[in-house]
Parts: sequence; C-alpha cells; structure tokens
Amino acid sequence: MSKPTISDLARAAGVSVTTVSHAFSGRRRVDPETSKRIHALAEQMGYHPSSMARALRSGRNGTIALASSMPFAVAAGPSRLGFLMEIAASAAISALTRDLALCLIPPHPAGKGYASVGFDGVILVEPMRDDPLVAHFEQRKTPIVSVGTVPGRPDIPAVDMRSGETAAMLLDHLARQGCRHIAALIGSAPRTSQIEAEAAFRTLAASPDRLLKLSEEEGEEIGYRETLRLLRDDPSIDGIFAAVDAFASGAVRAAHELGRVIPDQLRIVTRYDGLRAKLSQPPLTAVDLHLPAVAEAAVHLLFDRIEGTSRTVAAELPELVVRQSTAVC
Amino acid sequence: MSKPTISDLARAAGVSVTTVSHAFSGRRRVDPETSKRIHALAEQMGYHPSSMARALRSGRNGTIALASSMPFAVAAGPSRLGFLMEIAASAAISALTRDLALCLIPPHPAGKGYASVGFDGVILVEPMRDDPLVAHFEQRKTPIVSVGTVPGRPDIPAVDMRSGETAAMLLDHLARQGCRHIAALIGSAPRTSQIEAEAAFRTLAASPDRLLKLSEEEGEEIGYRETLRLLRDDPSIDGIFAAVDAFASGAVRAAHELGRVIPDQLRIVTRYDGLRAKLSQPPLTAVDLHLPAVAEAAVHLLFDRIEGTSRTVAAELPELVVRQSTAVC
DNA sequence: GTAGGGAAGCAAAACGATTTGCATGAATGC
DNA sequence: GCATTCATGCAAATCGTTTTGCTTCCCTAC
Repeated sequence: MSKPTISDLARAAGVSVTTVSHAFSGRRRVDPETSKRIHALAEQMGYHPSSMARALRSGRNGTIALASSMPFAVAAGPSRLGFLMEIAASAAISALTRDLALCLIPPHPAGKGYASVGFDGVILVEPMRDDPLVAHFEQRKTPIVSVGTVPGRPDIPAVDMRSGETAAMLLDHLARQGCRHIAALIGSAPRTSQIEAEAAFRTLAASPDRLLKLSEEEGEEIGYRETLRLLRDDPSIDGIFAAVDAFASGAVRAAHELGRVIPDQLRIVTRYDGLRAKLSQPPLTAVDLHLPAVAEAAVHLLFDRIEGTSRTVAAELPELVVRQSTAVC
Repeated sequence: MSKPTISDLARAAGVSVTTVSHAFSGRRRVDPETSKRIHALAEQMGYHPSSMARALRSGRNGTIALASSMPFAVAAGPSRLGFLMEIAASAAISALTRDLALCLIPPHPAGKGYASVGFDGVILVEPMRDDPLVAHFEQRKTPIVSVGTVPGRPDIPAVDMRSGETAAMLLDHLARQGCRHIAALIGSAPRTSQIEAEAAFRTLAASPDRLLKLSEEEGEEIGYRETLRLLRDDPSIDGIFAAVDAFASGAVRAAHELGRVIPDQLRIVTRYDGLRAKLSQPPLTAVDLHLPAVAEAAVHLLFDRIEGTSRTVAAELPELVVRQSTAVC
C-alpha cells in the first residue's frame, strides 16, 4: 500500500516501464491512446515519479541553497531580517519557476559541515573576502553564485550590487541637501558593499577621521553608542551615512537623545530600504536595491551555471528613496 | 576527473565498496587500520558520499519544506515579513542540527504543482481551514506538521500557538489600562490564530459591532482605512486590538491623522511582536510568541513524525510585552 | 584434533527512475 | 516482391549507495 513505483504502474497498464517513462518525459513518442491510459492510471493510483531516483540518474536533485556568512541568528534577527530574508523569499519564487527548491542554510550551527544534502548550486549573500563558505562549496565542486561580488574573486559569477554607485548616490544627496560635515558608519566585515561604501566615502567626503567601521553583529546598539560619541566629539557633524540600516536606527536614537532635530540639524541616510528605514521616525532616506530583481538575477545566473555557462551580471541601478530624514524640498 | 564514487575509493584503497561503506557509516566493524587508510584516501581524493544515491536507498532526501498558504510576495513583503521569515530562519537552524535542510516553498508560483523535489516532510505555517496545501501534501503522503493548528483537523500534529490565551492576555491588558470600548481588527482568513482571537474577543469584549474582519493581504492600508472609519463612526472607542501587526501599523497612522493621542485617548495592542511593533511610534504593546522555540518545536515534531511517532505539542505561553502604546504605569 | 566463535571482508541484490540499442509489425516506395 | 522507413514498445544497463548473506581465517576451549 506504499507509494506506487514506475513498475507498479507499468504492470497495471500492461506496458513496460520504458513506455511509462517516455509517456511522462515525452523524450520519445508513445501512442496517444497508451499515453492517456497511463496518465489516467497514474492519477488514479496516486503515482508520482520518485525525485530521488530521478536525482540519482540525472545527477541533479533540484535544490539550491541560499547561504549567508553572517549567522542566521543575527542575519534573521531584527537587525538584518529584511535584507537576507527579502532575498530569500524572492529567490524561492524565482527558483520554483525553474523547478528548483530553495534551501536556507545557516552557517555551521552544529559546528560541523552540512554533508547530508548535496545542492545543485548555492547562492552566497554578500560573502566576505576569504569567506569559508566559498572554500567549502568549491571543495565540493558546487556551483557558486554570489549576491554582491566576492572580494578578490572576480572569477566567481555574481550579481554586482553596484554598491559604489549606491554610496555615491547617498553621499551626493546629502551634499546637495547642504551637509558639509558627513560621518560614515560602515560595517567592518570585508564585504564588497562595505568596501565600496568606504572607498566612495573616502573619495567623495574626504574626512577619514569621521569614518567609523563597526561590527555588523552589534547592530543598532553599536550604531547608537558610536553616534552618541561622534556627535559629542564633533558637534559640527550635520550628516550621517549609515551603510547598514541597523546602524542608522541607532543613529536616529542617539540624535533624539541629544536633542538633535532630524533633518534640520542632522541628516541621516542609509543603504537598504527595509522596514527599519520605512518605519523610522522620521522615515529614512534610503536606496531601493531592487532586491526581488537581484534575487531573480542570482537564481537565473546560478541556473545557467548549473547548465554550463558562466558570467557576471549587473543589478539594475539602485534608486534613491528620499524621505523626511533628509528633508524633502 | 569528475567526482570520485565509492567504488573509485574502494579500488584505490584495495578493498570492496562494502568495506568503504561500513568504514563511513560504522554499521559494522572494520579494522581500524583499514578504516584510517580509507578515510585518509577519501580526504585526499575529495570523496563525499552522494546524497542522491543515499536518498534513493534510504527513502529520505534530507529536506523538509516550510510553506505558508499566504503568497510569499505578501507574506514576505513588508507586511508579514517578520512572522514567516522569523520562523523560517529559526527552523532552518533547528533543521540543520538534525541534518535536515529547510526549503522555502512559495505556493504555486507558476500555477502548477511543485513536483520536482519530494520532501521528507513539511511545516505549514498558520494554515487555513481546508487549506489546499494540506490536501496537496496529504495526497503525496508527505508528513505534515503545522504551526498553529489546522482548523477542523485535530489529527494533524501541530504546535499550538495558544492564540486564544494570547488574545485574552491582550484584551485583559487593555481592560486593566482602563479601556471600556474596544474594537478588534482581525484577519478574515480562517486560520486558528484569527478564529481564536475572534472567539476571545466575543467572549471578553462583547461588542460584536466593533469587530472588523479584514483581508490580511491588504495589510497596513486596510488597517488604516478601517480604523479611520471606525474612529469617526464611534469616537468613544478607546482601545484597539489588532490581531495582525500590519493592521496595527495602519491603526496608528489613522490615530495620528485624527489627532488621537496614543495612549492617552486610544490604546493599541497587537499580537506579533515584530519589527513593526518595536519601531512604531509609539512602540506597540505586543506579545512575545517565542517564535524560535515554536520553530524548534515544529521541526522536532516533524522529525519525530518522519521517524514514526506523532502528537501535538503546546508552545510556551506567549508573554505580554507592554510598551508605550498602552501606557506603562 | 575438532568444534565453536569472532573478526574482517566480499559479492550481489536492492532502491526507482532514465536511456540506449534492438525487435516487431505495418506502411511505403519502386 | 523486396527493401526501406516509421511507429511503437521492450529488455537491460546505469546512476552510487546500503545492506544481507556468505566466506575466509584465526584463535580458543575442551
């Protein structure tokens, strides 16, 4: 009474398993009459081809993984919940349209490797330079695609997040709004987004002493602490560029606490336009990174790569979303 | 040069495949010397047992699915991003500690079924009465566990979210804070959480005309519109119980617009203590649903079910988180 | 000296599909 | 009438493991 197999079905239909297989795959002609009979019988018996047997034969199991080098507990906590999970949700949809299932894989929760499932490919979200995940999957010969290039590894296909341009856009906006003394809160992990944000800041703002590199894992709290210190040390600061949205939340809190009015006395912008930016009081000017499109591009790239080809693709240029934190004219 | 198989390894080590298999699984004794040699060679050759072959043999592929009957585009949009994805992230971690990979599966994105991958089990998040997902997986004989019981299906193992108690807790809090005229914004989909919230409201508040059932898919917008209407129609309302956090966000916006001061003139509470509740101005009193524990329980239950046993488990009792929206004494 | 038992390892049969090469019969061409 | 082609279907090999019996071989006990 357990799940019927292809031979059960073949026997019931009075044909060979070959014929049944062809009736389903369409790889060879089978008489329409026969085919119809097979399908009807399959429906009735509740036959579904075993994905595992198919996987063994074809070498593909139809799953791709989404991994972030940032611990899920952090990435999925209030802090980064938006970014990673927004990509995850979109990628899951994109994957399914290509008959792939998207698996979420936290980094080494048990300290060990995850050997149990072999994925057809993996999407790495904002990997760091020398990210152990890259080494891990390369060793297993699993095709990799990253969201945000892998620093130092131009050979790995990626969706270029255009973080340099994004940062420039935000800094330019602050300048146009009249900011003369801009401070930057940038994540200390060596991810392309943060590296390029730093480079852009150094080029455009040129006040290296107002550049703070903070641990992303400490999120809002460290953003708050450091902004407090920053504003006390140098009251002339009139703009803050936060490359991580949690830092921006912290900055807003600090500003309120010091009685600095946003945006009149202090303008704040952040990169990712997530719930934090939208719900902040006042709402934060941020950048629409077109994450659903990015996720789709990543899945597309990975799919191509699994099939053989390989290249890097650029995301649509992120768009500035001006909000009250920098004063609309 | 392609991936080495167990027979390649066996040949290289000068033993049979059986011995290699045993050396890895430990199901039977192999000489420690031999075993060491095999493992060393495996390491050197980069051998990893094929998960697909193992899956075919064992009947398990090591993946479980997480599905929500609410379209991912909605569930993962700003509106419900928190709830579903918070569970997803925690479940992914719990799953991996049991050597399972968690797949995110959006409902019918291409309109078709998802036949490509067969899961060892599935976790349904807040399913509705007669949810098509239940039928789908039951037909495929895939073990099901749900987060929040399935209305009308006490036979399906579930993590009981204790939504009745949760609602009672919130209503009781409002009453204690002095609210006399409470309105409820409840999702119209027949999910246990909403059904029980409605029942609790009818029992405790007893003003059926102030009970509004709204489409969850319209989120904040409909919460806003309806609250506006509600407060205009009946200015005596001094408390709002929103069973969906997006409704609460809308209610806050409406209150601001009408110049109703929160919490002095109007108190607002919501169920899920996500980013919305925390970042709201003022922050919303909500309930800590202990989602990571819920996710862990669901995975645990599913794991047991895959192995054979079956039962329903109750979540830890949710805890009230009092915030400014209802005035702390 | 022989029976008994444990250690170590091997060959072969699953698991459930896909795919290749071959067989059959009927239709067609000349 | 014979060769060719096409349509249909089948048997068997294959994918890479796990698992079940069987051999050996060696050691100990009586």
